[in-house]
Amino acid sequence: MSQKIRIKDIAEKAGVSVGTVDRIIHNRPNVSASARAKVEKVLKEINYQPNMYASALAYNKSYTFHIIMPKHENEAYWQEIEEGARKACDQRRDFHVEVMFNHYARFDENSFSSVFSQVIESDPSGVIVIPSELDTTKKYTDLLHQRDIPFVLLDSYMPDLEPLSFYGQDSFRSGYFAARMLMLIAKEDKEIMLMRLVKNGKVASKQQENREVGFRHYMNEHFPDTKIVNLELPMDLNRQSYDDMLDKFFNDNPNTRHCITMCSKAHIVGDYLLRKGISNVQIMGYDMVSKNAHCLREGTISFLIAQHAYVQGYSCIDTLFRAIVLKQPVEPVNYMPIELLTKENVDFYHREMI
Amino acid sequence: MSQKIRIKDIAEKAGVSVGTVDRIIHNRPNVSASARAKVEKVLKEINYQPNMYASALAYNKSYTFHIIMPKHENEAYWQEIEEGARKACDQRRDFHVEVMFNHYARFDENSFSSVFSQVIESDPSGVIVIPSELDTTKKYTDLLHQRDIPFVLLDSYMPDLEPLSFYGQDSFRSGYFAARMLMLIAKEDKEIMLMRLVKNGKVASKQQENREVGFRHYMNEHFPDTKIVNLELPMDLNRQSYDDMLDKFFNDNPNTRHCITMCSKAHIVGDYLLRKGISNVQIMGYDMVSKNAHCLREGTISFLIAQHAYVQGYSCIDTLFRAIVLKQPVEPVNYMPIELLTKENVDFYHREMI
DNA sequence: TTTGCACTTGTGTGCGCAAACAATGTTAAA
DNA sequence: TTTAACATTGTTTGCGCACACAAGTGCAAA
Repeated sequence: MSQKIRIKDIAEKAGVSVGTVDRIIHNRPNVSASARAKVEKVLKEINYQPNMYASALAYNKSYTFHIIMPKHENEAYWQEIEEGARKACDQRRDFHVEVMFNHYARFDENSFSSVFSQVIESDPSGVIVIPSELDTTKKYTDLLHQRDIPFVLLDSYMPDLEPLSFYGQDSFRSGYFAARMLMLIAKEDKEIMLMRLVKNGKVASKQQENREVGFRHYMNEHFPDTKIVNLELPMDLNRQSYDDMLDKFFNDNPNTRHCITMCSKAHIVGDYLLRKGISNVQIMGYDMVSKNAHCLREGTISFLIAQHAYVQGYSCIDTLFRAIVLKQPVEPVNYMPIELLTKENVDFYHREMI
Repeated sequence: MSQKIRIKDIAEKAGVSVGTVDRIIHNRPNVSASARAKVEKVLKEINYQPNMYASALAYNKSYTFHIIMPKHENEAYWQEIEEGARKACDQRRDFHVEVMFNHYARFDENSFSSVFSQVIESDPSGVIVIPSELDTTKKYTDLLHQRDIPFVLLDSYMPDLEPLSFYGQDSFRSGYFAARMLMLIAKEDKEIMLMRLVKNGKVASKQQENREVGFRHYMNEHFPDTKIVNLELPMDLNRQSYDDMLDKFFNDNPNTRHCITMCSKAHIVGDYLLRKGISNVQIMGYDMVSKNAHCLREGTISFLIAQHAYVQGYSCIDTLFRAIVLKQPVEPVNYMPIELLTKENVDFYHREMI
């Protein structure tokens, strides 16, 4: 392969000093045309790949990446994103990269704005944004463009913002796929229960809304006669309240055999079914969190779709790193795999992948 | 976090020179008890993490990893393993690691032995082995143990060899999972066709045999009355011969609606079905190769199970690297995810993962 | 007391690179 | 012709580490 070629080797081949080679490689001024020609000839012949570790050592620069994301407590999805990001930073420790987390209140544009302003104020090397509303977000990402600060979008894709890169799942397609899988086991059913976890009557994220659109799209295409019965559960109730609401639902809808939810809380229903010993009803949901895995193994959750939140967090940092520190080109759009988990394969799911 | 602490900092804190600190960190001799105590006290207080890039630079050592694997031509599985391994090496280029591929003839113990001997002869830094028969393989891995050369097992797990690490899919469970998924769409069927690709009457790999065991296990458990009809196709025939054999099969078994194969050549059947315009028969198989993906999208392949060969090749090298170069502890057993691909989610499958 | 030896400790060099610095040569103004 | 200003080039330093080497210490034998 390409044996370790050093700047010194290039300098010797071209008959100039290492300083001149360095100037040309880094597009620095004060190089004569003749010297440039000699060096560029050599560079064309050989495939020079700088030793990035020596380079990082000599640069002796620090990089700070900021993540702007919603406030959360104990929500696996956001936690995993943070863990993945932290892990990526840790692996690049010797390049002096660090990550700072900045949390805004969901559905609060003011909070989003003030957090984003502060981040820009601190002059970050790069930013990762879980966007709020398009307009508000664009106001600040435009500022980032002005200051030549690269940013990566996470979770929701908004091409108008022209991010360096995007990571997330295609929610529509993921909902569509969920419907396909659910109907493999529910094709005889006349009705499906769709469980929504709501706060002030609203579903918690755009992602979940889009999954539902994909889900309904598949259902209209392939099972137009299957009735979709909604069950809305308010967030953060205690178990007894959920039990009462579920008792009422299954009392009112005794023919329901299959349920689905676009959120990560399928285990609310799964756990209810387990405790009540109801074995002819199952629910399908999202996210490989331990409570869901338990119900999956016990049989009250039929399928889960994994989101790979950890990998998303990791990849966002890694992308900023490759683009900013290593100055490598990066992939602009990255949809995560849509992965089906069942009792039979869940033991082999790794959140880290590599 | 842990700010960049250097050996120099430790030396100052302990009131000794960097040489002494270096000796203690690397367990070198000639250190007085008093000096050791002073330095170890400081080391206990702070969390020293050496800069591995500076370290690699100073070591200025080279590492050669060898992969011992079966000869192959155009077989996606093996090619992807090689590509993954090459990629991992490429990413570690500046640590001076390189990988060499060594191919033996399948089912030829002599070939395996001579290739393995040559590899040991060359005094490698680490070895990756796709094993042959247990006894033959053990003879050589024991030699590796004797010489303190770490090795990683790939593809088949043989705990007796006591490898540094193992990567591969749990074939039994993967066949079991395949059966579960297949029977979601074939539960009404009275018979399932099982296609085997054979050479001299034998299936090409242990992996495929084990998948079949898992498959049959599930079938016995859940669908004992479903008949499994074998179809054996010899390897490397031309399309016309396959067509003739398939014509005959479907003529003799007109009720076959679903097929499965444990090999990566489901597309032989899928392509046949496409060309003949047979739309009420589908096959399930292994490996996301382009021909399979085509049939999956066109509808003659119902499901595929991905093997992540690329990731396996990548991970093996990465494990050797982390263990040997970075001297980090590594995970001893690594089963790959068992991932289901359908028309609806195949677009989001990435062979690289990260 | 001196010499030799083993043990212990400190200093210097190089890994490949970036960037400051010093030393040229080149041109134009005085 | 001299000088200053500038453009171009080469040399040196330091990043953090591993390791070769030099220097120092103590101790026992001569």
